[in-house]
Amino acid sequence: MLNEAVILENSPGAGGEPERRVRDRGATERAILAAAKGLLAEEGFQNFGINAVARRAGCDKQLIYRYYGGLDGLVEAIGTDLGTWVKDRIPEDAGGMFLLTYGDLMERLSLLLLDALRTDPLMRRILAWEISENTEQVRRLAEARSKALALWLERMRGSLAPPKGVDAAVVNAVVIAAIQHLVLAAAAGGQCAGLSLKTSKDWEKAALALKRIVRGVYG
Amino acid sequence: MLNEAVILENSPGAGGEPERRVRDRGATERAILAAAKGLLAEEGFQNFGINAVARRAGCDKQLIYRYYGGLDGLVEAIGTDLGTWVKDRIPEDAGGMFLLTYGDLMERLSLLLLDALRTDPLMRRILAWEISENTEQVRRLAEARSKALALWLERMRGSLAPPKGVDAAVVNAVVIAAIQHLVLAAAAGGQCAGLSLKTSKDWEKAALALKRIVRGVYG
DNA sequence: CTCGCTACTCACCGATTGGTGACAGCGGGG
DNA sequence: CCCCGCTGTCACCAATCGGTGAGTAGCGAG
Repeated sequence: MLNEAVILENSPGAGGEPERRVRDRGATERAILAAAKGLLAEEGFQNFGINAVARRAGCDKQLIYRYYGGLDGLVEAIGTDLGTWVKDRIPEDAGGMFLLTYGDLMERLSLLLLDALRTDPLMRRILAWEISENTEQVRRLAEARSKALALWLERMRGSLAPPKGVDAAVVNAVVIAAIQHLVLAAAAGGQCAGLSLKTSKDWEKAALALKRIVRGVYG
Repeated sequence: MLNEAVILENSPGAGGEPERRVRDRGATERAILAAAKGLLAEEGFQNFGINAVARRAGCDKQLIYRYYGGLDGLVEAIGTDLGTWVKDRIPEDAGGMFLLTYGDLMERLSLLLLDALRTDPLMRRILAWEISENTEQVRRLAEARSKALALWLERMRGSLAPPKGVDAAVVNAVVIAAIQHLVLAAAAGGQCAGLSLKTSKDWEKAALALKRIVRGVYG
């Protein structure tokens, strides 16, 4: 019926550049994953969808369904891909640090985490996503992110034991919360609670305050 | 022509609830604003749009354009409406508190802010929105939120001066960041950095850690 | 009662979304 | 060699989005 018309419409006529995509499934899969990660990191989760990813990857969205089973599977793939985060971020001499006290350690870790998040837009976006939505999709991604971060912290910590007096887990969670929110607020609006967070001088002040806080609890 | 059919459909007949909307512009405006606030507080900013608000308000979206000039104006109205937040939240004896030190004050304010945010879904959603998007719309709303919060803090603070040694503004911003992130993470996923934040016992532990942190910096 | 203003509703628009089925074309295995 | 399977492309679907123009219904003034 309509096939003839369709065929005519698709006929290669004198038009533009066909630029036939090479038939390489692996490359296409990587392109899709990279497009998804890039899109999420640059644009955030707001306009993150099948169509946008396919557009950025330069392929048909059908392939996303075929290779990843839809957006959910793709997000999951981003999550598992986050497993490599630790390797990229761990300084090689992680085990060789000589930090005497738990306070030394936490001060150092806090500043490292601050910097790590500040320079990782993807992590930031996932963090923001976590906070704004509560679907299964996001929950799994959040778990992967959380695991990567926990692993990173563990590796960095080495074998230093926390002090007995205070509940270090809870205190650390509060400190991490502060760091994460500072970074998120800065990336979004350049300030937090009236404190400007744009120039490196701003960040130095924030880091100093953070140090003071950590020192305050852990002496 | 069709009028008869329409009239029949709307006629009070045996059918559903016609519930003819009374012709009261003021009431409609209030209904729209209430619908917008409720929708934002309950569903978040993700599905916050003209259609959704109109649906919840039970009126045509055209009225939102007419009375508020579109979503932007409506959001702005929500922002100005936030001006009353302080009055609703200030304990009457705000000026009569006898807090001896700045540390006493900040400890107390931190816990109050924690509770205030924990019991205010609208503020939380706005906060999350702030962090996830950076449009003019959100920026103005964020400003209103920020102003309301700052005013609240100022009123609560009274006339106690901060200590000289530390940069109180920066430290306080970090503490506030921690509080905000704890509340947001809890509302979204029930935990933050591995710390469960569901039961009131969890919150007691978090509050204790927060107190320790504040005490640590302000002595 | 009639007229006119205003509150209100409806129908429609183009764009975009997630999702699916059908088809084209290359390449390797029988 | 031919055929089948895999990769990639396209057209199409229903639903929803923000936005607009036209028209209806009720109330008060004359």
